[in-house]
Amino acid sequence: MTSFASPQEQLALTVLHTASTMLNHHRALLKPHGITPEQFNILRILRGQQGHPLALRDISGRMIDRNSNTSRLVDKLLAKGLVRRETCPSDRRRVDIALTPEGDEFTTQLKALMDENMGSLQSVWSEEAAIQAIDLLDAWNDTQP
Amino acid sequence: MTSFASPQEQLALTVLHTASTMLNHHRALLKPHGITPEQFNILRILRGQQGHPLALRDISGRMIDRNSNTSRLVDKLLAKGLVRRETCPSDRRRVDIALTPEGDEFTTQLKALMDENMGSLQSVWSEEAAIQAIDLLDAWNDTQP
DNA sequence: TTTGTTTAAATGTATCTACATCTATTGTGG
DNA sequence: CCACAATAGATGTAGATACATTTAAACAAA
Repeated sequence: MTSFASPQEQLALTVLHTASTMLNHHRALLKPHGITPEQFNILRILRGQQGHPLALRDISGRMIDRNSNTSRLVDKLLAKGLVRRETCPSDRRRVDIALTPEGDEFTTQLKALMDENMGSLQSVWSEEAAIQAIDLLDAWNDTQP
Repeated sequence: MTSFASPQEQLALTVLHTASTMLNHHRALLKPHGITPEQFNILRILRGQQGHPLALRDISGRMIDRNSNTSRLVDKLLAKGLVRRETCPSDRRRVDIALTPEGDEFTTQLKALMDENMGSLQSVWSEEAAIQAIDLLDAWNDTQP
């Protein structure tokens, strides 16, 4: 039934399939809270900044899917009062984004929810195996422009 | 506090990021040929059937992203003359899909193009490492409903 | 300065996806 | 047989994405 693909090719397909399943899972988890994985990704990046604002272009650069339209995603978060947006004083082309206190609280709660549901990861992947797999995938990522 | 994620969590993020990069890469490769990765995925599944038709629901079940709207993707392929679609005689709710000769030829050519550009995989992943990683990812996939 | 180039972000647009609903056919219990 | 649930697929719709274009600011050179 399956064609005679090389293990390397199979791995590529497996990565795509796994990512799709994960993303659907995340989407379902976050949906009751009125947020998408793409939006949560931004919140998580901002939370890593410990309150320091981050220019929109830097957010884009750190996102999982770099094609995401960051401007419009931030619009959504702004409308929910989770982030604030202000022009960067030193370079008025830039726009600094930061979590509001509500956004920080919200992100912390969702992070806990996600962690809880990611807990299953520890039971299927050992720490050593995870590190190996990361190295393997990054080896390919590094070949990409 | 957020920067110290477990290797397992990092692996999840890496998988998502790698898949996104791969998909963008595929999209760019296929674009000059007027086809999307999702559409090519269907062609590849059908080619694996060696000319035997496959019901639409079975195509859906084998797709990378199971949320894809298979009906409408098939519409696109039909409009390009790459597949034919006919009601299944034994169960008229079902619709059988199969490659046309043009579709088969087209898929073979694109497959070669993809393989050529996937060739780099062999240089970054050893066969053994790829097999290990597949097992690892599938271990998680198997935990999903 | 002035002109042209590059960069950051926003926006217009067609297309695509997710989700719910609808139609047609088949299967099942009375 | 009939009523009713289950299944396969198509479709309506809101919202999201990809890609090109536009606006505005900063930079660089004549």
